[in-house]
Amino acid sequence: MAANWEPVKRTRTFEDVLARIEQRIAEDGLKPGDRLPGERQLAEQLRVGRSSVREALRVLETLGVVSSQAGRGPDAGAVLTSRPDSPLTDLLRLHLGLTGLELREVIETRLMIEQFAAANAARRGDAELSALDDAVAAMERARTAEEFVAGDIAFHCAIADASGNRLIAAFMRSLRDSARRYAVEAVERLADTSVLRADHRRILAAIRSGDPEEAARAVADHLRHAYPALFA
Amino acid sequence: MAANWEPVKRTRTFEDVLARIEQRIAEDGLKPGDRLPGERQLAEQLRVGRSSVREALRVLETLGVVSSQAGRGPDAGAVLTSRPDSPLTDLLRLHLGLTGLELREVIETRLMIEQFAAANAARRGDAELSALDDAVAAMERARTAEEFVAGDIAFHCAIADASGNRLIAAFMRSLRDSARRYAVEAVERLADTSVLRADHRRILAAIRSGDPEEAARAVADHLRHAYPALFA
DNA sequence: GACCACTGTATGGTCTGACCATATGGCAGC
DNA sequence: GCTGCCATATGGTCAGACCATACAGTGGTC
Repeated sequence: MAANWEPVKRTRTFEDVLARIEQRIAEDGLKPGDRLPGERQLAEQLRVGRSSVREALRVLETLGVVSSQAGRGPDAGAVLTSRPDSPLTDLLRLHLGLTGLELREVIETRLMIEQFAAANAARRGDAELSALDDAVAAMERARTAEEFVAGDIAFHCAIADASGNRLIAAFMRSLRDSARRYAVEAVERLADTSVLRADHRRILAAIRSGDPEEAARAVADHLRHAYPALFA
Repeated sequence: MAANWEPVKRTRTFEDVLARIEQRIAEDGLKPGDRLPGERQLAEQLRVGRSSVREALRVLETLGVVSSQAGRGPDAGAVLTSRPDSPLTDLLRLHLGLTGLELREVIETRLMIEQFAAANAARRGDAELSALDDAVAAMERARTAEEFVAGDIAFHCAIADASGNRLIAAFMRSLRDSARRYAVEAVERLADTSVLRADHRRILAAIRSGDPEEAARAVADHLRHAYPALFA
């Protein structure tokens, strides 16, 4: 009876194209900014229709690998993207919007990541901290909750960068970007932001003095101050 | 001169289609398993070409929102997907493959997540731990590195589930799935896996007895044993 | 020689219509 | 009632056409 013969590999051609393009990127060692061949040329080389190429490129664009631009010249065509973390942001936004994630889960995640990042930044010592100073200054200048949150995100992302772990930094950036709205609401709920600003200075001081435990504690207190309702 | 007339909203029609479909999903309260109209019907309703609809669906598929199936009957067409975390896996795989992420960064991230998850699982107490027992049993039965890693992933993902944070659990699952290859290599490098198995029992015991600190320590030791080269 | 306007062209974006592959639903024949 | 075939709906693919855009080259003007 030949019980389970074979899953009968149902592979759509645009998936093949996708694989070939990925392979080509890897083999040729293409870097961000480099261009892929045009859609028509790719279609001809791979012996497929242009629509299949386009669908593959659309997937790569969704994944943040390439970015398409019409017209002529060096910036036209499918160009390798430098920042592959905006798709992560889209994905998290979808998670937040469609799967009924609770605020508690998001903040818990932030707490986890930021404690790790701050502690590691403090431990490394050799990190570049000028971005942190800039962000603190931006928050001092902020006149709206939006502006304050923008500075806040820059501050915490700079810490993540300083942690020396790019994966965690990427996740951090995407998480903050996709949950920006909640942060703005939280800031608007607070009477004033002086506590938060003091927290930032404390975190920065702990990182500067190379004290991981104090940095982690300061981050935890900071989130407690920003979301008091969650820590009843 | 009409200085800055208008940014001339450069919006590609498939992006409009995308927005309309998302809107429709939200408005109609469509749930996983529900079907979208067919491509031709959507194209007619939105007054666009079928290719634009297809590109929008491709994006939604990449984002894990829908899944397309040919043929006739209730399962055909674009069906809302239930588990939107395989795209996260794709994304992380790309990050791992294309951005030159170091193993150190991946393992550091695992350490961060798993310590958090294990500690929280221990703290909650009310968690469902039978999945952990199953995974431990599967690892005892494992005869190849592949099988062992499969059980290992199940074990650690079950801990993440038991932590009560779905965002962290989703991230954990995607991270492990996308980095499965590295785990298999690591297990193959080890002479035997008895140390790892003992670690698992220790972690499980710590969670059962509700000891967060011990659980976190056990996880840290476990990763040290699995990747000794990274903790020189 | 320097500058500027026009035009040619390469490129992505879209539409149309056709055809293929597949899986279901239903009908005809047994 | 069962079996087997066929109509049909659906996604998958292709080819060709046309549009919008933006650069590159050309030639004219000063």
